[in-house]
Amino acid sequence: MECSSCSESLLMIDRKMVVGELIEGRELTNQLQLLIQNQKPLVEMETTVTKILQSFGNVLSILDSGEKTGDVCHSPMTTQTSSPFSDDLKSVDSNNDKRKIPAVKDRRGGYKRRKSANSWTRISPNPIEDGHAWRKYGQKEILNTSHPRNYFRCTRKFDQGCQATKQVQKTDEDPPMYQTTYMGHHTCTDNQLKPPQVILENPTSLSPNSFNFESTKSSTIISCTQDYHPIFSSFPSFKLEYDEQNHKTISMGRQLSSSEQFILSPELSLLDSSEPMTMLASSSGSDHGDVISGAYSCTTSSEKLEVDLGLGSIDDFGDVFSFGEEGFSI
DNA sequence: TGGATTTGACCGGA
DNA sequence: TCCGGTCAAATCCA
Repeated sequence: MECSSCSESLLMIDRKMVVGELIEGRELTNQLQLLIQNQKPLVEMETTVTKILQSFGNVLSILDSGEKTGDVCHSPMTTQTSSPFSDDLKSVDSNNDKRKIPAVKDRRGGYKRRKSANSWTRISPNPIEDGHAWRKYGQKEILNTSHPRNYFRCTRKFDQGCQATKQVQKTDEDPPMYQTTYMGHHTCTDNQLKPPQVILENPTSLSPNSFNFESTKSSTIISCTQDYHPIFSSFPSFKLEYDEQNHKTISMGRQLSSSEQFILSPELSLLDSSEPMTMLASSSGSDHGDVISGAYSCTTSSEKLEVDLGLGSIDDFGDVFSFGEEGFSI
C-alpha cells in the first residue's frame, strides 16, 4: 500500500525537478533536430546528445531516489509468505483416503494478497502465447461470469523468485475472447524472449497508459491518445500503422512532424501478430523500483537519438512515472 | 518419477 | 459477510 504522505512529499519535492529536466530534454531534442536539419557539424550534435542523455539521466536519478524513499513507507506488494503451518499437514498423509479432510484444520494460504497495481490486460480471441513459461496454480468461478478464471504464475517463481503472475478469463462475448491480466514483472533471466521494441524519437511525449495496440497478420497498429499536459500539448494524439509486409510505418490522424514520428521495429510482431489485440497498461503504485535501468536503453548516433522502450516493459515505464487511472502526471 | 494440473480450503480486502 | 486470490495436497501424465 502506498503511503499517501510519502507520495505527496515526493511529488512536491521532485515534481519540479523532473518537470524541469524533461523540459530541458525536450528543448535539447528540438535543438538537435535543428542541428540535423541544418546539417551542422557532428561535434555540435554529439554535444547536444550528451546533454539530452544527461537530462534523462537526471530524471531517472530523481525518480529512482524517489522510489527508494517511498519504499520505506510501502508495504511490500508481493508476497507470498510461506505458510508457517505447512508442517502441520505432513501427518495428513498417514491416512490412505485420497482428498480427505485433514485431521487438523488446514491453515494453508498464509499469504498477503498482492494489490492490483502494476498490471495490464490483453484481450485476444485465443489464449496468448507470450513466450513465458507459466504454471497454473488456481482456478476460480467468478461471479457473473460463465467461465472460470485461471491463475498462472511464472515457473521460475521459486528458483528465481520471479513474481510475475497472470489471470486468464474467458469472456461471455460472441465470439468468446480471452482477457489476460498480467501482474508483476518477470525477473527471471532464462525464461523470456527478448522483448519487442518500439523505437521512438520523442520519448518524453509518451504515456504508455494511453497506448492501444492492434495487431493483424499484415500490420501492427499502435494508437495513442495522449492525455493533455502542458508539457506535451504539442503532441496530443496519433495513430500509427506498421506494415510488416512492406516494412513501412504509416501515420494516421494528425500528421506527425519529423521529430514526432515513431519507428516501429518489426520485432513488434512478437507480441501476437496473428490476432487482433488490445493492450491496456495501468499502474496505481510504484512498488517496483528495481526496473528503471532496464526500462530504457539509449543509443546515439550522429543522425538520430533512439530510445528503445520494450513493450514488455510498458508497465516499467509506468513505474517510473507513476501512471495511474487518472493518466500520466508528473 | 518428477513436473504440471486440479480443486477444496484459507485468508485478505471491500 | 462475500468475493476473489493464493496455497498446497491430491491427482494426472509424459
